[in-house]
Amino acid sequence: VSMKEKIIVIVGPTAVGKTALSLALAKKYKGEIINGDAVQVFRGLDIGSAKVAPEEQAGISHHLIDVLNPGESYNVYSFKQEVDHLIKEIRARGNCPIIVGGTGLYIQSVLYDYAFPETTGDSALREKLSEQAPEQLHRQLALLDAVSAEKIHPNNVKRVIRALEICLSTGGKFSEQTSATEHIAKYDAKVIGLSMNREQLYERINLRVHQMMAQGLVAEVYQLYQAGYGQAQSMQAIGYKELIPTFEGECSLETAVERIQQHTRRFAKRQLTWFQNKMAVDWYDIDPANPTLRFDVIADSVQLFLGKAQ
RNA sequence: GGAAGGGUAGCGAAGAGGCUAAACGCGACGGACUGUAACUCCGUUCCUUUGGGUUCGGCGGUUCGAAUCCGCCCCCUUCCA
Repeated sequence: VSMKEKIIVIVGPTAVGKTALSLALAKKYKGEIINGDAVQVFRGLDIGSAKVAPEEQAGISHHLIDVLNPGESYNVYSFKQEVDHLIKEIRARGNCPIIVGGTGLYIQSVLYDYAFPETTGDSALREKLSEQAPEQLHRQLALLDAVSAEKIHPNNVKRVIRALEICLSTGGKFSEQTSATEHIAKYDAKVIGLSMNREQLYERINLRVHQMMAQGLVAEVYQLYQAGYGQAQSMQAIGYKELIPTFEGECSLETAVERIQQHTRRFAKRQLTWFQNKMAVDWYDIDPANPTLRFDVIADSVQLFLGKAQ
């Protein structure tokens, strides 16, 4: 008897076929799709982020795709805010929000209603901190917030700095500002996870990278590079950062392609780790030889899920 | 046929008598994750019933003790013929 809003979420490693499922479900259940992927928010990063092409969207509303220029930056906080807002709007329209994506933290922040510490990034402070040695930073954190220091490895400088930044600029403890809402679900979410035999998933990833190359990935990245976005946050994405050295004559195209494949495989594993260990997911195994085979089964369970509410 | 160098764990590569089941790198596997997260970071990686068992091209030898020294053999690379 929850008053929580119902949403559908599709997660899974890259290249399992989340997009195809999202379109099928959206068609069937008056869905609107919310992108849950940190890279697809950027304009111009199309091929490498495996974005749905406009002609594939089939008249279904897609949100949070192409909302930023490649030079802008993005973060979980904005994502969570925007998604909460979108869910409200979509429900008001009588449609069903479908979040689909592979960025674990982003989706987690929505599902579990993360409360973020007050501080936005203070780049001056960060810069000052990053001059210090990792152990020194960690010692400092231990003094200000022992719990966080315990949790964050000294070598994980990025996280240590963020924790320090929060302690220093709010006067509070990072660990105390985040624990409150961690396990409380904000929505009544049906979280569908797509999985696939690892070996076959990796084969698919390797193949897809080649397909991206055939579709003109190099030209896409080169254009962004030429436009001066080489150092941008968006260009840190897999498929982009590996190609830049080839423009500077530091790496062969062949090597770059292999790196993209390898980084994508590792990324897929990290995604799996997150979804398996941090979220309550209903898993559906996908047969690569017949990817849509289980869509009916999934659709039925979605029907059941949505039906309960009405 | 002659000369020189070399064969070490999935791969690359150290080690030149005991402190070595063997540094380090890569790969692979597992894990963590609250404002860059497609980021960043950690752990494991010969077998094992965790007692131990088998290793450093092969066989034999020297030695209390060998991946390390000696002999023969096999294979690879480069140079001369």
